[in-house]
Amino acid sequence: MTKETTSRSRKPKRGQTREALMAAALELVVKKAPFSALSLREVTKKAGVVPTAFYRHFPDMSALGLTLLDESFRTLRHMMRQVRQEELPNERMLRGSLEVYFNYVRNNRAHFLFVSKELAGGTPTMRNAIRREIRMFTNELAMDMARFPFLNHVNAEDLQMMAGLVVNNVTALTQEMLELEEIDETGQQEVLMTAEKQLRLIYFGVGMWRSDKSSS
Amino acid sequence: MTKETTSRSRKPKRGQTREALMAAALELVVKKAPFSALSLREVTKKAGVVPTAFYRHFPDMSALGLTLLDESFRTLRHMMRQVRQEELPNERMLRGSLEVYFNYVRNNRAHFLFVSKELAGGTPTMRNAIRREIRMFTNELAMDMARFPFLNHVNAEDLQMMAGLVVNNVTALTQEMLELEEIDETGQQEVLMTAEKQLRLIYFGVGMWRSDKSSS
DNA sequence: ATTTTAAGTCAACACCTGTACACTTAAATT
DNA sequence: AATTTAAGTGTACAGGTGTTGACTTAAAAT
Repeated sequence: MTKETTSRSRKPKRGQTREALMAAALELVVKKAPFSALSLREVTKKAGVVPTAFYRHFPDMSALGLTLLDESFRTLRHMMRQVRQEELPNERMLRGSLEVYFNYVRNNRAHFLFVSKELAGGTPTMRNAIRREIRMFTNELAMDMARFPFLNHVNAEDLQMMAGLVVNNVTALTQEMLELEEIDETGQQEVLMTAEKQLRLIYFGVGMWRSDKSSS
Repeated sequence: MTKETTSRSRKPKRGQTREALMAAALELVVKKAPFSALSLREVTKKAGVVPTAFYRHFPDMSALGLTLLDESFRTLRHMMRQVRQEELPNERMLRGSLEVYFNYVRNNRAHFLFVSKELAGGTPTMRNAIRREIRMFTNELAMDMARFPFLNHVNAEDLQMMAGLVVNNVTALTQEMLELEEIDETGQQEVLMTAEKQLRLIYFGVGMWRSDKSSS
């Protein structure tokens, strides 16, 4: 209280164990198995620490998992906000956004692999948390689209449907990309080109769309 | 050799163990964890048989997994062939096909859950096997589309791209459907309606598409 | 009727798992 | 300088794991 340091972190003899545990888990996810199949002991072993040390930082493995999930999406959210700041959509911007996104995927391969494998295979808690994050992206994309003049005649429900279409596909293509070897640059280029075409096709379909039956 | 029975199956004192093991594994996938997280012992326990009996039918768990995978896709392939026999596509047929498909998903929930959870989280062998099956569906869909007169001007590569777009989305919606409770019929109806709209939007985009840069 | 064989059981093994408990130690607080 | 406390270690235990080998049994083949 009297000191100026407002009860900051107190360093032990070596204080990077928490980060080491997170890094070890991610490394095992990349080269061994989905997070939900990792054992507490192998994570601590990879982190170079004794099993019981784990409990100094997380109550159990699922807590570690939720922390990794948060870490995975926080930077992604930040990046997507920047991408979406850009001007109105056209085919040039579409390509650019995809390049930025897939580049981000490549630079954060471990985190995306972690999320991808837990999305369907994790605990119910984990699955719901991930699906909530993805739904947030969908909502934000739908809100962005609502600002485009040429989509004025599309009602909110249909905007959500369109955003879902985009997110579903980008998600699938991300997983396809993650299956490729890191060095397979031509394969990654192909996925990128496919993605661009698919989103352009969606873009065409959106242009044709008329929201008939519901409130506009 | 001399007998007319050409070395048929020989019944033990009780011979449904193989099927019991497969059923037990599927049941555990539905209500406990992805197949890759199941232990040999809990599967045999659920099947009402001693652990070592497992080896009379499968060399290891991964062999059981591949058998379940085959079982999952064989009937699905058969059904899809029938659906695709139908006449030219229009919006009426689109709705019908989706209803047939999602009804099939609902009636084979365990198999789809099994596949869905292994698609990203299984062993490399399992993942590749599943992705190969899905790629086959995409190819067949692309071939079907090639027969439609109004797609004459679309080249093979773009047909593949379009089929991939459809399959990606149906896959994602299937997983969304599997996350719903079995009794949540209104939720399932919503997914079906969203699916219909999304595929109709793709249908519009396909109509606008021109394959410019490649060989037509 | 006898033999062969597929399909089941039982006991045992070496290993890995999560976690409780007591102990140490170094940094931060006082 | 003394004390408190967060973060590390070591030991131990009960329980689950895959797989072995030897034994039993009933059905099929001879």
